[in-house]
Parts: sequence; structure tokens; C-alpha cells
Amino acid sequence: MKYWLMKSEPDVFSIDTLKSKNTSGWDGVRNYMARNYMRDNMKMGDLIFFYHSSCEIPGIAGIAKVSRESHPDPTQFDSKSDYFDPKATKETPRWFMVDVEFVEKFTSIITLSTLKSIKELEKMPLVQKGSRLSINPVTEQEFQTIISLKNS
DNA sequence: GCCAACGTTGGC
DNA sequence: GCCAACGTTGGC
Repeated sequence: MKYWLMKSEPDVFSIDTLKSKNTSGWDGVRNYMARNYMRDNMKMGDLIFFYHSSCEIPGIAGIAKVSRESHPDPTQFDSKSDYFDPKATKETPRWFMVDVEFVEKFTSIITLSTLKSIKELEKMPLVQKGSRLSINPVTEQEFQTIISLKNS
């Protein structure tokens, strides 16, 4: 099993939105590296840190898991969607997504500021300057370190 | 709202 | 294939 971190703007899609829906397609990703992680590397049961970005208190809000592996992101075919891609066709889709399922909402957010203060996490792209990728792999050690912060 | 960092586009 | 221009991300 592998571990991941996925960013979402809570104004658009938050951990509470996922909790209320239980599962959701992770649509709207329009970056090739992030797409490749979803298309090629994210497998059933992989655990995901759900990160809130571009908000008052950026940080990890909870955990989700992969509940369906790669399939075409339907928003690329929808001309009314913000994520419409005129170059994508159903025969040769350009954008792929996984579905994720709610696992847990933390009682309090593990803030970016906290994550930045932990020596063991300094290699995470998240805490490095200029890192914008919305999906990143997380190592087992990083996962355990972050989980241990949950109740402290 | 600012702006650094980065990805993408398109002319050549 | 280079690279300048542009658009976007996302913390602050």
C-alpha cells in the first residue's frame, strides 16, 4: 500500500464535502504529473492525506482512501465545465482521475505551520518553497510521523 | 492583494 | 528544441 497527499481548496471541495458524499471522483486535475500519479500509481486502498489549500489555515484536514482506480475525468468532455478540454475525446481521453472515499476527519487541522516545524518532514514537497503540485507521494515514515501528530 | 515559483504555450 | 511570455498556484 502507498500513501499520498492531495490538495483541495476547501471553498470548492473540503473534507466535509467528502464526508457528506462518502465517495467522490477527484476531478479537475489539469497537471500532467498529478494526472500520471492518478492514472498509473494510485491503487485501491491507498491512503490519502486530504490537504486544505488556499484558505485561512492551510493544513491536513483528514484521511481518504482510493476507492476506484484510474478512469477518465468526465469534466473534460463537458463544454459547460470549467475543466472542459476541447482536445480530449472519449476515444482518447487526456485526463484521468481516481475516486476517493472518506475515512476520517481530524478533530483539528494539522497545520502547514506545524508540518514545517517537524524535522522528519523537511523532505516533503509540501513544506518546500514553490511546490505547487496538487498530488504528492508520502513515505510510510512521513505518514506515521504525521499520524502521530494527530492527537498531540 | 502581492508575488515567487512553476507549468504550459507558441513563435521561431 | 529553445525560451520568452503568460497563466496559475498558493502562502503570506
